[in-house]
Amino acid sequence: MRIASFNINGIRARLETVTGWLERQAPDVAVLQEIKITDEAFPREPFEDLGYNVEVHGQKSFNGVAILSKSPLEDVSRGLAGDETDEQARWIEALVGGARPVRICGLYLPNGNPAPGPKFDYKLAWMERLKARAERLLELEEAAVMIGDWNVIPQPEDAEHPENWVEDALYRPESRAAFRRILHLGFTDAFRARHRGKGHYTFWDYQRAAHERNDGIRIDHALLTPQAADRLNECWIEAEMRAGPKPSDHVPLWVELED
DNA sequence: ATGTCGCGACTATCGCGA
Repeated sequence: MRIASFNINGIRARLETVTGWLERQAPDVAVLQEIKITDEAFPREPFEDLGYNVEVHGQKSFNGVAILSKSPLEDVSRGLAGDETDEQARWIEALVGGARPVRICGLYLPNGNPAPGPKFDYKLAWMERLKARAERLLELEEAAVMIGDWNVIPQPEDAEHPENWVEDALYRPESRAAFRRILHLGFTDAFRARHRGKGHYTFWDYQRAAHERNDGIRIDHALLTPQAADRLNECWIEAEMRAGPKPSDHVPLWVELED
């Protein structure tokens, strides 16, 4: 099973980029973030025409996540537990069935800037709720993947210029510690299980010619339960997408699990 | 110091979020 995560930065602006990508690459599962549209307005047909089942958790203008799957999706749930007042659409979960099922958790973690401040507090609180959900996922003892835009730079080697990020919510010690607390519950960072060292990025800002200068960061991650990690074949970043037509500021992150 | 996008709003520039 090939699973791809892609922060598309708006489905309206990215529809052709995304459908063209799906036609070329044909992932079994595509997990999308920042769709920036309501469930009702999401253009389901172009994806259904490509053979995908579509599950959306959207909202107007901002955030929004979706799961596309060639196989039927079961047990779909929307929203991250732990705060009934939270109206931001950042979490969707579904089971991809079959002989060896995989639970897919698609997430768009809050950016948290400016830090300190209420947005940073929301980020850290959201990560506490995520940790609680992660603990439950481990108890299920299933193959499960928490994949998406984590908005966390885990280590200095995950930025071309880490010194430029020290005050940023994506790199502050509190964010990195919260990420580690989740990872160290017993998850595997799929990319780091297969690749070492500096120079592997999933995001380049539109501003300041960041891509031309390769001023990137690695903030899109796939965390695997032990049952999923046992099936990990490969994990890679499709960096070429950033130089293609009408790019998102993120590129796809791929995980291949043994069927 | 600034540089870019996407979206939505008192439709055409601006505020917000990233």
